[in-house]
Amino acid sequence: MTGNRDMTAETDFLRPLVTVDVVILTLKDGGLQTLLMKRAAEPFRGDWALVGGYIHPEEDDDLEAAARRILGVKAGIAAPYVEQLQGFGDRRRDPRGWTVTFAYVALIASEGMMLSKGANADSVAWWPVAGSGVEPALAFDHTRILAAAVTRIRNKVEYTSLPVHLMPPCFTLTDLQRVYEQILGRPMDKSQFRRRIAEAEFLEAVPGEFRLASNRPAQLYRIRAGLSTIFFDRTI
Amino acid sequence: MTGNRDMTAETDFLRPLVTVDVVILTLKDGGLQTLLMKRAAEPFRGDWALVGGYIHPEEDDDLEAAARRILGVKAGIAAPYVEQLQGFGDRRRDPRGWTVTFAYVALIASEGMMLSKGANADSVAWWPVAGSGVEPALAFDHTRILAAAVTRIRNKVEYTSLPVHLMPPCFTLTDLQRVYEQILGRPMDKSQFRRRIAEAEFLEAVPGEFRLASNRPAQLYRIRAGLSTIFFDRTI
DNA sequence: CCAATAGTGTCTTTCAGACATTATAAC
DNA sequence: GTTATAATGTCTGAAAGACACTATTGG
Repeated sequence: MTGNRDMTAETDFLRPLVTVDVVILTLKDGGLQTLLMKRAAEPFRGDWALVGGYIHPEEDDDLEAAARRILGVKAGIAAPYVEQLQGFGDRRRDPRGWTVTFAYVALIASEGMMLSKGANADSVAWWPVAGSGVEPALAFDHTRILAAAVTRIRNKVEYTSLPVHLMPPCFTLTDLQRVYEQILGRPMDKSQFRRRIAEAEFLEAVPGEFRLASNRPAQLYRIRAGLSTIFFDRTI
Repeated sequence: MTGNRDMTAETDFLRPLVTVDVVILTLKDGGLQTLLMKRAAEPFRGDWALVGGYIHPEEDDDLEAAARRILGVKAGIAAPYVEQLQGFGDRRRDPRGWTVTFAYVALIASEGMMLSKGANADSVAWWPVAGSGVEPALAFDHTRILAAAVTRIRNKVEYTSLPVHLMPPCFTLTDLQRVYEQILGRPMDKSQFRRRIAEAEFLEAVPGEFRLASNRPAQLYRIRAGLSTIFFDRTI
């Protein structure tokens, strides 16, 4: 943004191509899954890629708005939780030359997610995340971006309340513990887990709401209004 | 990066302007200071701004390379530690319209830093950071970027070895503790501090090197070769 | 009654925090 | 010897981890 030269003079032909790519994550079938699209155009036609697009200066107020619009238009998803991951830019990620992208991560609850109906329905699919990637090779440098996203989320789950964004509106404490365990890949102590959640005070019991089964009924909880992600003092 | 439309068709006039801005931080006179440049061109001519510039696709291999080149050319600094902070982009940060920037943070040791000699020497200055900003109003949204950088670094100091990048090549453990204390703004227990540093195993004693004074000599330490920033198990 | 899961209590070990003590230089 | 800071040791209270126990439903 600084510099002595005139802006337009230097940038008319050096301006790199700018995109926004979104790593969409959910918890399905006991593990993390990510939403990918099959590319219809060159380059990398036919390859799987992150959901992405261009900034629309007339419509988008800022980068996050662009990410949310792309999420809605291309994947039919309105994600409550979107966070910027990292910028990527070099001369090799796109065969056409120097490009940059702003990578975002979106977390959505596995229930109530709608894939875009219509034209490109068969070119959109959920892929299970194994390790920090998916089975198919991805277009551009999307393998690297996906890996960075999965690593970031796994790390953050250790010390934040981030998994609540993967939950339906109401859930039991045991449900939440299962989600933590699935992402972290290790069992957790029930008593300790509940102590932490209670201390953090980011959930509230839904009065009179219980999940019934052939055992003691479980209290349902929801996120306290107006709260964003909580950072625990230490680890969960 | 995805999308069905042809790339050039959509982007010829929508391509936003891309810059790289670097928040340069050091520890001077007992506190954080940041390097700012006085703008010579419109917009915001005469205002203080972060050190920044455009990507040079022919020279720069990737975004970080661009940040390092800008650091060298505009501020005469070769910073060993550079990390990407965050991308910023909206239609209001630049009066000329939608622009994006990749913000980086560079940490440098207070000793051995050289300001660029010559033409723009009087337009470059160190400013003390008070709270999470500096005294003058900055160009563009640089006040916000600087605040984000300071917050990020302060937080990371709590649980990483990041302050070693603010140290000269050799230093005593007491020196390092002073740096932590200055950034965090609170005193720390010597015994505990040394336990943490020893556990993390990212420093090594320089054999036979001591700082002499009218007291017991202090062992000098350096960063162990090949190590990047260490994350402590908990807090420092 | 039993089976199954929800939810809480208790004990032990570990470790952070506070503080004390010893070490080694200059003078 | 004194002074000043380096470096290490010790004690205590709080919290993490492991585990046991009680609660409440359906069948």
